[in-house]
Amino acid sequence: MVKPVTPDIRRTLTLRDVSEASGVSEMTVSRVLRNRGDVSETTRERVLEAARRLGYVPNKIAGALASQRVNLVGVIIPSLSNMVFPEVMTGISDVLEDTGLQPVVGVTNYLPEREESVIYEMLSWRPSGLILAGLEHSAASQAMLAQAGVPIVEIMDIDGTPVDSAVGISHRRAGRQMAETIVAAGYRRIAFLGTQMPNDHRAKKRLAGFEEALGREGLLLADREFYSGGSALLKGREMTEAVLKRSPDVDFLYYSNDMIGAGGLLYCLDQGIDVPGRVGLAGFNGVELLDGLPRRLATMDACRLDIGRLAAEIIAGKRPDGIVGGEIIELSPTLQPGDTIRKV
Amino acid sequence: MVKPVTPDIRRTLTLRDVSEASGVSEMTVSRVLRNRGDVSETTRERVLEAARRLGYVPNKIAGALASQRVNLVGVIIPSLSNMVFPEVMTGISDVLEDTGLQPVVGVTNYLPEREESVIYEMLSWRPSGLILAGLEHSAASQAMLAQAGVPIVEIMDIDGTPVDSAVGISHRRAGRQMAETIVAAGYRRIAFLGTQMPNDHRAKKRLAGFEEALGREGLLLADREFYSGGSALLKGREMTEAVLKRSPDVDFLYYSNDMIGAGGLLYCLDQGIDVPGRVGLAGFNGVELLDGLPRRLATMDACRLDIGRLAAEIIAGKRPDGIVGGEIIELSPTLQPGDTIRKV
DNA sequence: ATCTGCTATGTTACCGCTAACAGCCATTTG
DNA sequence: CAAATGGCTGTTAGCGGTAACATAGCAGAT
Repeated sequence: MVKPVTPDIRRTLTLRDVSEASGVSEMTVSRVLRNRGDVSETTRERVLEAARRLGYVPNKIAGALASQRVNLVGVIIPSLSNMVFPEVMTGISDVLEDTGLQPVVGVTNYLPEREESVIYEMLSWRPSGLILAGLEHSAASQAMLAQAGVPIVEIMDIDGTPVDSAVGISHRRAGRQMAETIVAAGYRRIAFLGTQMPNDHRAKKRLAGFEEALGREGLLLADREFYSGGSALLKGREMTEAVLKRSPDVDFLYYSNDMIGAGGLLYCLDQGIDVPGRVGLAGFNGVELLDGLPRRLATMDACRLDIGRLAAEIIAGKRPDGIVGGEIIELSPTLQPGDTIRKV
Repeated sequence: MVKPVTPDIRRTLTLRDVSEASGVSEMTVSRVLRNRGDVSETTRERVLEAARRLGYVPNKIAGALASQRVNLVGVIIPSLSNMVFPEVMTGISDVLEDTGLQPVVGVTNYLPEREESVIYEMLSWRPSGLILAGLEHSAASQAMLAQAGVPIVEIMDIDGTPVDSAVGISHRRAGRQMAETIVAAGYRRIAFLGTQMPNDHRAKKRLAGFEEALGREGLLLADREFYSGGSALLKGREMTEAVLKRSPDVDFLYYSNDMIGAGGLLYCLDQGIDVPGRVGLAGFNGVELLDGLPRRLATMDACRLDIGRLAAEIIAGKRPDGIVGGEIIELSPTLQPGDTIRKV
C-alpha cells in the first residue's frame, strides 16, 4: 500500500502527503510524528518510513496555531560582542535543551527603541516565555510585557522592580563591595574608568554603589574617564594613560569591565608601573580571558552561567516546590582579588 | 462608536477585538496594521488608536500560516563564544534591518548531530532563507537543505561544493599564503598550534594549505600541538611553552586562531624572547582584541563582516542584476603582517 | 450471547489571520 | 443621464496542523 514518490513537482510537503503515502489518516501521522497517543508499532513504522522517504518536515507554524503552543523562548540582550551574553546563552541553552524549548535571540544594541520593537516582534510569535536583560524598559515595553500572558524573566540585575520574575545580582552592592575592599587595602586616590553608555544601567549602578561606599569613608572619586566604541583592550590602555598623566597621584583604577581593565593592566606592565604597589586595578565580570594575562586582574564574577540557567528554569517551569512566578532571585557575585590589589 | 475596554478578563487579544473596538471589519484592521491596501485616513487612525489602547500584538503564527510568508531567516553557527560569529551576525543584522526580515540564531557546538536537529527545527518554521557556517554537513542535513525550497547560503568557507550559494574565503589558500609569507621572511623551523576539534573543518583546511605550501619549499612542520577547552589565551601560553621546551630550535609558531596566538605572544614577551627575531608568530582571524596587545600579532582578516552582509543580501534578494541562486562569492582575506614576522 | 472496557484509528471543528474577490458609493466620463 | 472608474470596506475560503470527540474492533467478564 505504498504509493510511489513523485519527486519532480516540488510542492512543499504536508501531512496529507505522508498520510497518502502511508495509507493512514493525517491524524495518525500527526500522532506518530509527535509521539503522542497510542499508535500500533506497525503503523508507526510505516508512517516513519514514509515521512523519511519523502523528506517531510512538519510545519510548526500550523502546529503552533492549532495547538496554541509554541516551543520558543525569546531572549533579548543588548549585545552579542560582549563576552558576557554568550555565557548567559550557554546557561539558557543547557537548561532548555531537554525541555523541547528553543531559545530565539534578539539584540537591542542598548537602544530602548530597538528593545521595544524586538519585544513586539518576539511577542508576535507568542513564545512560551521571554528572558530579557535589565529592569529598565520604556513604558510601552513595560505595558507589552505586562500584557503578554507568559512568564517574563528579567536578568542580570535585581536593583529595581521586575515585571514578573528576576534573576541577577545587585550591581549597586557589587560596586559597594569593591569599594570597601579597595579602601580596606589602603588605596585612597581612586579613579573610575568606564563606558560612555547612557543605557548601560548596570554599569551606572555599580558606579553609584561604588561612590556611595567611598562616600561613607569620606572619599570622593579622584578622577573619571569614559569612552565609547572601538577595541575595549586598546581603549583601556588609552584611558589608563590619560588618567595617569592627568592625575599622577591616583593610586587605584576601577574599570567598568574586564576588557578595559585588561588593557589598563597591560599598559601598566608595559610602563613598568608597580602593580599593585604603585596603583591597584580592578575590573568587573570575571571573563575567561583574564586567566591568560601576565597578572590576574581583580574582578567580580557576575554569575552569568547561573543567571542563564535559573532564568531558563523559571521559564521551563522547573523551579522547585511549585513556585509559579514573580520570583526574585539574587545571586552573590564573588570577589576575586587576583594580583592587582595590595594584600592587607 | 468606541466600545469600552474590559481589562479584567485577560484572554489574548485577536483582530476581532480590535475590529469590535474600532467598529470596522477584521480585514480592515489587518490592512491598517500591515500598511497594505487603501484605507481612509480616518479609519486608519481609529483602528490604530484602538489597537494601541488595547495593547494588541498581532499573531504572526496565524499571519504566516495564512500568507505563506515568514519573515525569519535562520542563522546556524557552531558557537557564540568565538568572537568571530558575533561579527558575522552584525553584518547579517545590518543588511536585514531594513528588509523586514529577522535573523534567528541556532548554535551547533560543532556537533553534526546538533546541526542536523537545528536545521530540522529551523526548517519546520519555514523561514525565508537559511545561512549556515561551513560546507560540511551530514547526509541527512544535505538532503533537508536541498529539499527546503528556500535560499540557502553556506558561509565562511568556499573550498567545497555548496548546496546552493556560498560566501567565504578559501581557508586552504589562506594557509598557503601565510606559509609563503613566513618562508619568504626566512623562517624554516615552523610549528603549528591549534584546536583539537575534529569538526573544525576550516582550521583543518588552513593547516592543509599551510603544509602544502611548506612542502613546495621542501619543508615539513617542525612540531605541532593541539588543545581543547579552557581559556584560549591561557592555552596559548601553555602550548607555546610546551612547544618551545620540546623543540627549542623552532623559529616560527603558526596558531589556528588569534586568541591562542595572543596567549603565545604574551608568553614570549614575559619570557623575554625576541619576537620576531628569535621566533615569529602568526594567528588567524583579525580580531579586534589584538589592537590592544603590546605588539601586533600577524594575522589574516577573515572578512567576517562582509561575509555576513553578502549572505544576508543573497537571502534578501538584494544581489545585483537579478542573480538568483547558486552564487559562490570568494572574498580575499588580507594578510596583516603586524610586528611578529621579521621584515624581509 | 451480551456487555464492558480497552486500543487503535478516523472525523470534525476550529486556531487567527490573509488572499482573492465582491460590493458599495461618490465621481468622472461620453 | 447611464456607464465606467476608482477608492474604500466587507465576505468567503482556506493556510496545515491539532484537540476533542466519535467509532470500530476485539478480548475478557458476566
